[in-house]
Amino acid sequence: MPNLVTSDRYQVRSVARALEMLEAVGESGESGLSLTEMAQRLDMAKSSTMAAARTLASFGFLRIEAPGPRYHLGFALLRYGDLVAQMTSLGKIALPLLHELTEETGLTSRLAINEEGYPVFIERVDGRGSVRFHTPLGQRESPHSTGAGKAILAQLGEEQVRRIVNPDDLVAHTANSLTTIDAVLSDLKHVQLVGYAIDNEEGAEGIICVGAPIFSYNGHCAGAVSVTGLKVDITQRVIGPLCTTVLAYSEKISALIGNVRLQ
Amino acid sequence: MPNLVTSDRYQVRSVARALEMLEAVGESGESGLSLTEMAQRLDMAKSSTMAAARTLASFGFLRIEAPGPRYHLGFALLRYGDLVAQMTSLGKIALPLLHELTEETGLTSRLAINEEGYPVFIERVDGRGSVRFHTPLGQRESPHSTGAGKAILAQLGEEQVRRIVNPDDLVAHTANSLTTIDAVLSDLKHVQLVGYAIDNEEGAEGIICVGAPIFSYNGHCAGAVSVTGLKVDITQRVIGPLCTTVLAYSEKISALIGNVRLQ
DNA sequence: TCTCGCGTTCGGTATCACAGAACTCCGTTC
DNA sequence: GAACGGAGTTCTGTGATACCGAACGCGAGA
Repeated sequence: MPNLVTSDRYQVRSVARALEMLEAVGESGESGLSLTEMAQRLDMAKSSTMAAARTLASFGFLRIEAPGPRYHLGFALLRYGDLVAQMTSLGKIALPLLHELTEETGLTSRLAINEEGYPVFIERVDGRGSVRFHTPLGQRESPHSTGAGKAILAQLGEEQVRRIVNPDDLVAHTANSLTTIDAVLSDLKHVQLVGYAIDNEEGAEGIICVGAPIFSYNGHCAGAVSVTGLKVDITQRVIGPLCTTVLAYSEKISALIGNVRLQ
Repeated sequence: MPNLVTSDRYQVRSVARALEMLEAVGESGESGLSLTEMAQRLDMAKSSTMAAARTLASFGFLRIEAPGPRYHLGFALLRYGDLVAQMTSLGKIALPLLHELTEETGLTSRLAINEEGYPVFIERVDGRGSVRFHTPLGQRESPHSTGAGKAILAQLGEEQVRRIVNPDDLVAHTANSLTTIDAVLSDLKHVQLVGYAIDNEEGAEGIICVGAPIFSYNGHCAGAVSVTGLKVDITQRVIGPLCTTVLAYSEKISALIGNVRLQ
């Protein structure tokens, strides 16, 4: 677990264990976990595990499903997730435009915020295609192999990019993956020139993604909007207009959140 | 905080405090809370508060926003909420139909699951109207003053209804509110007859809601679907067809999740 | 019927969560 | 510019308590 801001010292052990428990249950997926399974994964005594689980359950963070009780993620998480989405004003403002963008392109569109240079997707509108992209919300995604990530990175200086892009992550997922920091930097130069970023099967085979940055009232890059689709659907003939469309929407969203630099 | 399933004994105090902290931060809304504000609300020492907050933050459940650090709900909650939504197969299956329903009616449509007789909304598609209904997801709503709640209640026996509907909650929010258990029961009889439930300004002035139950493969009531709109938009002329539409969609969803009782 | 594995309860103990005091670092005021 | 107040942070002692292990009850298979 990466510590985003804070140090390890002066933390509450039992709280951390409870949160690890949520992680474990989340990873278990649909099937959920039994008490003993949880205790084994967390390397705790069953009795301690139950105390923590009951606490989480009484707040709705876990849901206990009889019989032979199995633990699932609780609906309180749904409520809090909804709260976060509502509170993030960028998401609130941009969502109608995401729907429009998907309507217009037929592709899955997503909105990412800029969290210290990393893209964190906070809204998603699924496209018409039968393929559903597994794109979890709320977690940091790869900065250099997603359209949104590259759109955000392109707004930063070279030394910041070097700090954010972890050399260990520059591995070849596909034939097109960027595997050196120099390749990333030169790609970002291109993004700066045209205003949008293309992930041409760099993150996953057969998947293309176009992203463009969103600027807030103070000129800072607040995030990015992107569309994702299959290579077979996004032919060379449509990629040009698609980029123009995404860029237009990113500018619309920027304008909505008060950016006046445009025009 | 109601204890859903578990008893108070054998819980972990520090975990409960941490979760209360999340509640407090959630209630604080956009502005977030400072460390001292949290400490005051939770009646804890600042140092203890900070330890808990740091633990939550290191797992992404809180987000620390400099300067003069203010604490907000973290994006991990978004991720978990998304996970819950994905895992709840009813929501996954019904969402496209909710979109259709909103498309067809122009109203906000919602999907509730049946949690021990209470409606818990897990999906929402906002209508075209300029009014946005504040309808949080993931928490138990009133069973007797919402369309979805009444649709679910109507599938239960009288003694179960008496157990679920708290007499203390039978207060008059509006002139149309049902204020006695007998009024509720007789209303439910009507719901059983026609198959759908109407909340005619019972929960809030000027707001009408039509709900219909969803049945799973085993014939149990899995939840309900409902549409919500302003009284001025839902005239007497359209309410009839609207009810038919909602009922039709509830049957479609029932069919999709494997209910074979229909036709 | 016996047994195994599960969830649950309970009591003792070492841990660690907590409070409080001390400290630093602002911004404000006199 | 010094003094002040209020903020966040660090540190330490200690008593509450989170944890473990053992025992219990129960249902499902064998």
